[in-house]
Amino acid sequence: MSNNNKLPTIKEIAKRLNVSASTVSRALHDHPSIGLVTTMRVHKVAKELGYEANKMAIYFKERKTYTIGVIIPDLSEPFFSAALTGVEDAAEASNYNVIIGQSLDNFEREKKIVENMKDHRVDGVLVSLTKETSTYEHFDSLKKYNIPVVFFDRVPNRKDINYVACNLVSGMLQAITKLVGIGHSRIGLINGPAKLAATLQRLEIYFRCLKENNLPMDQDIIVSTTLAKADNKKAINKLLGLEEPPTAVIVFNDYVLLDCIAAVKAAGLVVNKDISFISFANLPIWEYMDSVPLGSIEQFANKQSSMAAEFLFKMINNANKPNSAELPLLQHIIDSEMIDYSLAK
Amino acid sequence: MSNNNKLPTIKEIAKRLNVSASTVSRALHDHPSIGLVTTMRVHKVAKELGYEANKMAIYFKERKTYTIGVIIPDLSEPFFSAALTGVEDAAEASNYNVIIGQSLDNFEREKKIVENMKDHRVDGVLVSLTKETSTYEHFDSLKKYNIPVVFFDRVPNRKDINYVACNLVSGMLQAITKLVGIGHSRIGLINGPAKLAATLQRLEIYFRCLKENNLPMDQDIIVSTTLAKADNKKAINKLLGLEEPPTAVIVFNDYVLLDCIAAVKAAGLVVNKDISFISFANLPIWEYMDSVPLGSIEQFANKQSSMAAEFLFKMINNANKPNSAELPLLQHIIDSEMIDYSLAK
DNA sequence: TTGTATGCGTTATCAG
DNA sequence: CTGATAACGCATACAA
Repeated sequence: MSNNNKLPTIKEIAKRLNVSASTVSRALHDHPSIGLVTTMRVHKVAKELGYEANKMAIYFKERKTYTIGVIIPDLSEPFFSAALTGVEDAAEASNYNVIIGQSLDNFEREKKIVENMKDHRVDGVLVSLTKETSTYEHFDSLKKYNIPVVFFDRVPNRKDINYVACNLVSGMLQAITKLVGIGHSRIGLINGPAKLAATLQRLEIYFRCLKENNLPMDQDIIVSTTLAKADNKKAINKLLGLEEPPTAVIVFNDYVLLDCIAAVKAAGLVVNKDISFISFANLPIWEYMDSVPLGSIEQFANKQSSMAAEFLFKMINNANKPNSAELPLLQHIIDSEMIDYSLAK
Repeated sequence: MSNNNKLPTIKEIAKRLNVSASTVSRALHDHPSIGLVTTMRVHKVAKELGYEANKMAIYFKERKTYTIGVIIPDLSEPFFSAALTGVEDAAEASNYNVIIGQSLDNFEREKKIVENMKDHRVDGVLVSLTKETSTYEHFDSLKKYNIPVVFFDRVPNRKDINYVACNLVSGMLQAITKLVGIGHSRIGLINGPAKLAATLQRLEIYFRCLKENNLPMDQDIIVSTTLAKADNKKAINKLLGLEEPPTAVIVFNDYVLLDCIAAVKAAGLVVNKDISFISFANLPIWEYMDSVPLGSIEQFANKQSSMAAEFLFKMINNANKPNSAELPLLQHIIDSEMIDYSLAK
């Protein structure tokens, strides 16, 4: 006698009252066409039986799941857990559920997750891409199932997509201008792996901001890392080992920077005295650290993801309308700012 | 012409081949009763049409969703994001999906999330409780829907539940013994809010370990905090302000400890010289910090949650068997260990 | 070897 | 006002 007591259904109620299932259904929805007495009797029995509509049946009929999927590289990165929270909030407001998939920066996993979400017929998908992702057929294939996709933060390098991303130009410009203002003229760059779209972006902005500040460009002080710990250290040490090292460095992101700081200390140097850093992301732990970067350029995890979620719901709702015109592409770029930690300390 | 092209169904295939839907269904499953030719023709057409079974229909029929829900307080805590990852891994292995709900340590939210997960007919629920949760009717109610529940880490103070938790005794004993070994005899405690089950647990273990090490107990060096930042500082400052402050302190968790360290520095004191700390959880950022605790007692987020997930799947599978005997309660307590950071530096 | 009928729980359409 | 029927997509017991 463990689990055989099935949940009450409309049919149950109908049987008890000797009315038809459709009557019960309508009564439960207080449909005006049903007589007051009948309606009340139905409600009464429903309550007695503890009846609750089986949403799965309704969803099945509606061909909807009221569930969206979120695909992100790695939840252990605060950026993405914040992003997920943003999505969850937006979803909750729209009465949607969120199913989650971590790609772990692995392209094959990403594909598998997409496949799985398609199987579960999610009503839409939010994605922040893998480092490895450079083809997008697996997302394109979702169109066949009328599953809309919105990308955020790590977005494909294509024009025909819906996305929300961050424009890091203003922040970077602000940062470099600040560095120049306090006397720096030799500003290096530790960039990411070439695969990542952000890497190219960083490089372009870097060049642009140097130019706007009339600084010379020197290939020697531009290095890159695969983002692996050892490689991060190698990158910073390469800069430190130069005949004329940079006095400030723009770093690909906060995680790389953590390793840089450790390497600087290991070399017997002092952060913000011998060398200063500005990076991207704004890790929540800086406030507890001794050697904080001079600044960090916000990527607004939460803002990006919740806006992406709103886009997605807009698309989902549009698709549900009977004579829906094709929605124009939803694209937004959030302006970033530099956060000045040096002032905070 | 946006979305009206419906997906191919079994009926479609049947129509094209002038056979019945059931034949198609069986052929697609390579049922032996279907003739080879028919089977092949079905497969061929299925491929042409790009047919894929609508899993939602199957799930509906099976009265299953192949989805489990995870309710955790806050994803921004590395502990819980690690826990979620553990669940996701376990779920993936069993071909399940994970829908997620953050209670934000708010009891009402927790109730709402449970309600929502029930509506979505998840096959099971994993929970780490809110700080505020002291009644469990909302979970008990899931029994009615045959939705099994397994708790982890923050578990109800009840015997009739399925859970996985951490036994912090051995770690704490190890920690205090170590402190005693390096000369500490006045070991304080910064405990959490009385609401949390863990608070009482910590206190008990603390007493027990002091006793085992023949240390006196002094109420003056036992303080507590609501876990709010300001309160954390107040707690440590109270200890520091004592006539005879403790030389070592066991702290409720790593987050509290971060604030303690900041306060110690602010007071012009030096961690591990003037005062030493041991706490609970093992935050991944310690390796980048200058003032690391002497040790931390592992709570094994990943291990707890993935084991809890396995329990859950066991229950789910058991419920699916036709003549399933009631499963005994699944309970496990993981032995914790002290992680020695001082050696790592 | 294949087809028919039925059911999962609900709602919409059409009749009465 | 209410009921019968069909449909969502699939699987299976039962017939043939």
